[in-house]
Amino acid sequence: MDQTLTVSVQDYLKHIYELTKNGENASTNALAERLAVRPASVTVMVQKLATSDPALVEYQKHQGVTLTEEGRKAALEVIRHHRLLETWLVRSLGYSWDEVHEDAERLEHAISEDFERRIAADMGNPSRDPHGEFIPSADLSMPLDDSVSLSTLRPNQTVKLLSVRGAGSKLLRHLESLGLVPGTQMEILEYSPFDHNLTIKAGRKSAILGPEVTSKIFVQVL
Amino acid sequence: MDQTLTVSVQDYLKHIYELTKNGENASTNALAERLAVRPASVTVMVQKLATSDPALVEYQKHQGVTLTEEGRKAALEVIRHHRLLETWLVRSLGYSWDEVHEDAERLEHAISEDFERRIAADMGNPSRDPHGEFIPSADLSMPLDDSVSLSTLRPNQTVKLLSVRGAGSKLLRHLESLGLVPGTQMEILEYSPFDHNLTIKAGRKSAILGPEVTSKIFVQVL
DNA sequence: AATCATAATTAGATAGGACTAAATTTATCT
DNA sequence: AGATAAATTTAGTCCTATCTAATTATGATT
Repeated sequence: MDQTLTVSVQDYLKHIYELTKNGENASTNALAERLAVRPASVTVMVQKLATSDPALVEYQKHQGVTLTEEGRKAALEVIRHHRLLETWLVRSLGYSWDEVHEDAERLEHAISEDFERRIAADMGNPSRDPHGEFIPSADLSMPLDDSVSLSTLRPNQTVKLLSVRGAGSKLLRHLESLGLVPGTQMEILEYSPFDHNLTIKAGRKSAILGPEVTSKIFVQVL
Repeated sequence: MDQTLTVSVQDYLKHIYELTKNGENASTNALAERLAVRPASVTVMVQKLATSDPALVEYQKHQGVTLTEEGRKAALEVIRHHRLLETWLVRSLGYSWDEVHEDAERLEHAISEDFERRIAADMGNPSRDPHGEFIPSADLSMPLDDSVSLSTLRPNQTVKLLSVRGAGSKLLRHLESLGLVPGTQMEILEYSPFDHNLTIKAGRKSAILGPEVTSKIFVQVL
């Protein structure tokens, strides 16, 4: 709740949140890569976050970090800002889903709680962002996510695309051109065990997607 | 044009611009006060700005600073951001003119050129912000300002309010309650040479305004 | 258990931007 | 002109967040 968190700290917390969603600890190296920073810098920062008052992370040497409750709240606040902003850039300023990330990345640290409330209210408190990810609610609770990665599924299933996670602009544009956006229903037609390609059909378009792609698409099995 | 200018540098340039509009040099103390920073810090920063490549200010010890052409461009870019944001917070998010300053102050450093273009286009490239100040154009030219301070005028003149400059939230709300917003026409009825109060009438409301107030109101004589 | 690669940590340096305290200029006033 | 006040600058310190280089753990392998 401390609005005195620096931009760097906010970024660390956000990425620790993402890396620990699955229940694992966030490793120094993984964090360093996401933050585009050297591992040594991560170690130092993480030590600070662990010994600050209140502590924002729990840290055991060589064991990586997890968020404390305080840290989790702060992380969700940043993520809420980010996803509300992405949604709002698309809805109000005509950005496409592949254009929003960088701008949201900088704005998330600059908006006030008032601004947050206003855009959220203006959009009717949306629950998902343009990529289909859940937006933490105003009280910082996060719905549980029961989507599964398309890469884990096999033929003869009908699924609904819920979200696309970790895709760059180019891939996002490509997916959009195939009609693969959140909400789209699709069928899995074929699976190739050699290269893990999946053939899918959405509407009248079909496509063969490699594991680099299917691992980033999250769906609900119908 | 260097998008590598830090937030601090952008703030320095913005305030130097404001302080040197009239042709004078910006003094160390005046800058320190505006930036809420100690004079010693200003001296050091100003030395850096003067010796950077390209130089952003011209600086002579004990003589204050002025902007170089590079510095002026950078300052106008920041001011354009600020004023576009204020305008857009009012028009699109329902802020009132007394609520926009702080949010715009932080956002001005966080928006992309793309974002700038989009909100500007969305609003039809406005030329004035909610306080009536000119918004520098996309090519960073600034219209010349021929408004005069209300405090310099005397009775029996009809004027149009163009802008309110340097007023805090409380004063802005007060002025709005008197109908004294940009565009309003008013008559000067009386002048008190002792306390420099002016009695003015706008529509059916009239008010007696002290020099603290009239000095912040800029008008065009009709 | 000894070895080796990988991951992580420590130590020390750097850069930006602020501060305080002390020294110096400039301006002002008899 | 001399004295003092005000403004400015210098010198040195601190804090945040990064880096490189060197060191130490951990874990996998033989």
